[in-house]
Amino acid sequence: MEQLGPEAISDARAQWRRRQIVDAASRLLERTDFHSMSMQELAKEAGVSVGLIYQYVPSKEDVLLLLFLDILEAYRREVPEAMAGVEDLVERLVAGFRAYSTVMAERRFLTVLGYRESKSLDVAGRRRTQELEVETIELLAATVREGIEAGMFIEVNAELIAYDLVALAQSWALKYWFLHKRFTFESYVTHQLQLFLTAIFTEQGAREYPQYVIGAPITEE
Amino acid sequence: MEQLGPEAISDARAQWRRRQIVDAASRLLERTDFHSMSMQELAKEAGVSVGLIYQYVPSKEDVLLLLFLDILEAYRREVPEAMAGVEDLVERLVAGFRAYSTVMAERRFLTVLGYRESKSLDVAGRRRTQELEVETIELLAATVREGIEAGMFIEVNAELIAYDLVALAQSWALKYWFLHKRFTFESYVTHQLQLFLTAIFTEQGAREYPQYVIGAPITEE
DNA sequence: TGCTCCATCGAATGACCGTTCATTCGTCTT
DNA sequence: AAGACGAATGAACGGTCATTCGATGGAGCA
Repeated sequence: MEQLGPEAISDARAQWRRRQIVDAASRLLERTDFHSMSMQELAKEAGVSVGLIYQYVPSKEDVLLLLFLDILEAYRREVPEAMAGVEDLVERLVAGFRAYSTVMAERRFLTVLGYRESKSLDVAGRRRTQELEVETIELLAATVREGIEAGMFIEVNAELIAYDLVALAQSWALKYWFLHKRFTFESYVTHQLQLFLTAIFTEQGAREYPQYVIGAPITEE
Repeated sequence: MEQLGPEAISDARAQWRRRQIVDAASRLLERTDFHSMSMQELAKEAGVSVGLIYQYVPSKEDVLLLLFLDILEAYRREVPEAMAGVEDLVERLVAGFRAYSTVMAERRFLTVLGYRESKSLDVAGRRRTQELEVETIELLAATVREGIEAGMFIEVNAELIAYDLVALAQSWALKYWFLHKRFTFESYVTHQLQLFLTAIFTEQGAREYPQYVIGAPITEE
């Protein structure tokens, strides 16, 4: 067994404790909002004492910050990874949108939280969120531009298309109460893809990717 | 001069007072969030006493509810009005989307507020605001359905189109920081219209409304 | 003028909550 | 076994704030 120094042990404990706290907060914030969540309540949910939380997190606001950093990391990791391997540019756009939507849906509550509580973030934190979001939009936009050059897509504002896709992915979380009664997550994603691709396909594009044109069957897993 | 009964006078006063309160709240909530806004502060902004507020609004939460209902009422009033006179169904859909977008843009901060503070509403309040939103979506969806029957639009999920239009209109407010650097409000609205109509036009539709097909010039007022 | 009514006022109340810190607990060392 | 020390506890503090309610004032009426 590897022997670890005492500071490594205490680092590991700190990390574990912070995860305990953040997980409890994330559970609580599905039910209530940040202001209504008391530290007493949070301590109870995490199964620790109030004092312990302050041992590892300097303030209530920092609990929120930890949560935000958690989500941002997931997008930064998983979306580029999903697009990386795909040669075909249309399929790469599709993969990017699906990955983004999936990461978002897995953290539906946290996505809503981002909108709800962003006022509580400081300027640096908000700037960072926005930069990361633009990064992802540009990733999709670049692929749309490639598609235009390859003659698959018509001359269109690539940034607007990419923006719309990201906005509508997030809206699955924001308007879940409306959408989940009418669509499964899978069918929502596929419908949106068909809608946007139908709008921007050239004749060649539509001919080569008939499965992404409105009217093509939508199969559920 | 018309003579009014005492209950009409007191009704009119109540309405005026509530408007005073709601307007003050709307001003304050551009700067702070709902929880940080104290009733003391609200009273001061409205130029009345704390006690008076409770004379006309049962609780702090109801101030928020009044605000939400105010916006949703504006949609309910102005969108059908804008659509009412228009015979041509494509132009009617365009008018509806433009009206919705305009009402939203005029109350950009309140739209964001709706997302930020919806958790501060109780279940009944949230249900009510959701019903009003669905109403507006259905109005647009009905026109899309007409368009399908008239052979102008392809067989498409009308509710999804209507939903997307509303969601993207609202996203002008939510992601103003991103959009306003790239589009004017007018060009944003027109781009979205062209995008969606291009996606759903039949050949006949595209032939009859070339100004709404992607690539048509977008003129600013 | 004197009386009544009621809109308005705002100090007082009581509850809640973020944060602190004196105390206890558990483990390791000697 | 005894001491030492970091980890964990939770009662208490100080401040804020939604809500209440008795006081105030002025308009209408007799």
